[in-house]
Amino acid sequence: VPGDSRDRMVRSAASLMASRGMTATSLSEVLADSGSPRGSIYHHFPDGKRELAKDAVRLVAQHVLESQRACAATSGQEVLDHFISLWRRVVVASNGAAGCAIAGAALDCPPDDVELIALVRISFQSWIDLLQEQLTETGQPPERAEPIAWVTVAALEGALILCRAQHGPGPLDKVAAELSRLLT
Amino acid sequence: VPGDSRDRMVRSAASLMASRGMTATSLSEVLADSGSPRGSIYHHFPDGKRELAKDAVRLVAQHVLESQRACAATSGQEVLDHFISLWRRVVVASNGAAGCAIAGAALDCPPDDVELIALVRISFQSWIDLLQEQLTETGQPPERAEPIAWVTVAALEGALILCRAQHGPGPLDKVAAELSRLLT
Amino acid sequence: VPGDSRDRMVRSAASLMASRGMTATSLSEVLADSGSPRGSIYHHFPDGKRELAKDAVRLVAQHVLESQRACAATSGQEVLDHFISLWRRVVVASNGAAGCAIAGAALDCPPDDVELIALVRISFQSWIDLLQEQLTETGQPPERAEPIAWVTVAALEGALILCRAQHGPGPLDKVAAELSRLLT
Amino acid sequence: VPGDSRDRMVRSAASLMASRGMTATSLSEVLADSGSPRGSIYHHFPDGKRELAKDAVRLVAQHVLESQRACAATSGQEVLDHFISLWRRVVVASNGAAGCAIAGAALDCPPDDVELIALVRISFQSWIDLLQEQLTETGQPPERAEPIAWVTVAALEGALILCRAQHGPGPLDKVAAELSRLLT
DNA sequence: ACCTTCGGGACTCCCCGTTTCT
DNA sequence: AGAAACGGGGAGTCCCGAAGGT
Repeated sequence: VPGDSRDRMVRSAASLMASRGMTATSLSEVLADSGSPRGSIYHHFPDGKRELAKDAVRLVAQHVLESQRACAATSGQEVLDHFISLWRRVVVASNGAAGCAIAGAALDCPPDDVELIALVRISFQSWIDLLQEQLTETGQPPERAEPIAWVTVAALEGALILCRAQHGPGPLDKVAAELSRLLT
Repeated sequence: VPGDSRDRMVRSAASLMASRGMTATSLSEVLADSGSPRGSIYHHFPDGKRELAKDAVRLVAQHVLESQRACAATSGQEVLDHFISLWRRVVVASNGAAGCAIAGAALDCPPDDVELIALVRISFQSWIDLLQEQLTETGQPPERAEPIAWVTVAALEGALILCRAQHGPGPLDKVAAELSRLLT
Repeated sequence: VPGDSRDRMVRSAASLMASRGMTATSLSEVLADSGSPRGSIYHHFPDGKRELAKDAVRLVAQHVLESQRACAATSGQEVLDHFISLWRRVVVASNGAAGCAIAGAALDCPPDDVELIALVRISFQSWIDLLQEQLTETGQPPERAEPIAWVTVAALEGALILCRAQHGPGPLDKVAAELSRLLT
Repeated sequence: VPGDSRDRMVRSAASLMASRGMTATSLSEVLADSGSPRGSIYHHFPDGKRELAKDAVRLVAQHVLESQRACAATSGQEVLDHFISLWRRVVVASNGAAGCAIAGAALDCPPDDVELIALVRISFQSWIDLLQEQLTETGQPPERAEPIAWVTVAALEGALILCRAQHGPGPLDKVAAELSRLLT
């Protein structure tokens, strides 16, 4: 299938970046993991690792957005539950090792790579916007929906880091329980 | 002063790790930043980069702990405020570029480095324990203090990541406001 | 026009080889300079870069040969003048940057590429033969024509190198003046 | 012996550049030829290949200069003979394969590397200056010494190229014979 | 005995010349 | 004819032992 090889590389990159961060993810690992030949990277990603990383960020952002958008929640609680459980599965499946590739990109992106950091920003923002919208639609007061969405994303990302240290989803569950208290 | 050069290296490492993550922080940068000669690293840190990174984590953990311990808060609000403002200064001073070196270590620490990840765990735990204690002392119900402490640390770490993307302390402020609502 | 694209590639290759040598001239540059699509290389030059380089050498050798043959010189002086001025134009137009593509091929041709080095040899030889012939026809003693032809080509090629370093045609002019003294 | 390894690398680089040109000389070859480990290059030549190439040029320039300076010539003929025979040995020993490393550098030095091209210029100039001086001292008219020196260096460099194509010193000998005719 | 220059490989990313299949 | 894919090196540099200088 044409174009499949490129997708496999992006998926591998996203997966590895979620576990090791961006810098620690070498192209060799991506190549090995995706079973791609060495020269393909320059072919598919003329700008090299940067381009691959950006595509990985885009992939994750899009994936989460679609997953969350597909949830037919009828209450604020369900909105948050769906968002958290999406990540919980990742954490459980990897014993906490896997986190968020976007955080990985944000953390060790060189300060001068403005494009990447901008992409990280709009990715997070897109999640926040969606959560805010869904919270409003399910009955949260409009002025409450936005801050709740922000703290949800923040607490989630932080919890993923704590889960790495704990080798398990404990912190995520604790956070989820508290977030619920913010709902009206 | 003997030992001074070693300290400078640890401080440089902590600072750089907060901005770039652990893997992206090369020993050369640490050396350049701290003005140390190349060979000194093996002398002061026989175990190499690993040992340096661990010491940097310890330094940050200790520094935050002491700062927070020094706060004579009389309410849960003040406890949280003190903790957040401690980080807010870092964010503001660096336009969001600097975050938490421990998160940097957690994010791209190799999965097999159990010592480092353990150190990260107990560092976070020490903060949580202190916050829980301070929250209890300032009037929070005992069963509420622990989850609030957890979500505080999680939301803080997540907010630091969002602040990197936003080049400013906005996310941290939004998070702080919401955390207050969890207090009784 | 069929064959036009192929010619453009050979011309680009010759031009680039004159400025950078053979190894430093990448196919990508040739492609970019000639505006050819990437895949065309192997269609037009089944043997790849080697074949392209050889054609570039042939092109230059032929071009010089024809130019020099077209000169209706009536004295040895005019023969040499015509030959030198042919190169002088190239040097002046490029501020010394452009030299001789054949020298570029000779210099960094791999020792095992016997075909290329043979081509270089017969190319130089063809110039020497022509000069010798023209010198004889314009009155030089037969036994003098051959060595003068040799030293003329040698001094020219050397002067082109010196011109690169000087960013101008100065060395070429100095050499031209001395060569005249060899004539009877 | 300290510093010996660095010298060996420069010597290897000079030798390889004389045979293949600069671009075609890979650091790996230099490393293999000199028996040095890969990491040494960064240690001895912080600026990488450029610095190594420049040192190689300097080495050759210096070596020729000293050799020529050591000749106690009593006639212009002897001056030229000494200079030519210096190169003739190199050509014969390598069957024409080895030429002049400085020409190799000049030929495929990137147009933007001003330092290297400047070094090439002053290297050639230093030879020319010395030849001019020796020619004057051995009785050539002062106004003749300079142009003869120029054409000598040019013809030598060109002859080295022709020798590569001929796999032998023939062209060099032809050139040497003609150069003698320029002497008074 | 401190420490620091030097030497040693193992990667990193990049990009090149090539081939294959459409 | 041309787009996609393929490996192999290219330079760079990173982190680390070991032998020398003070």
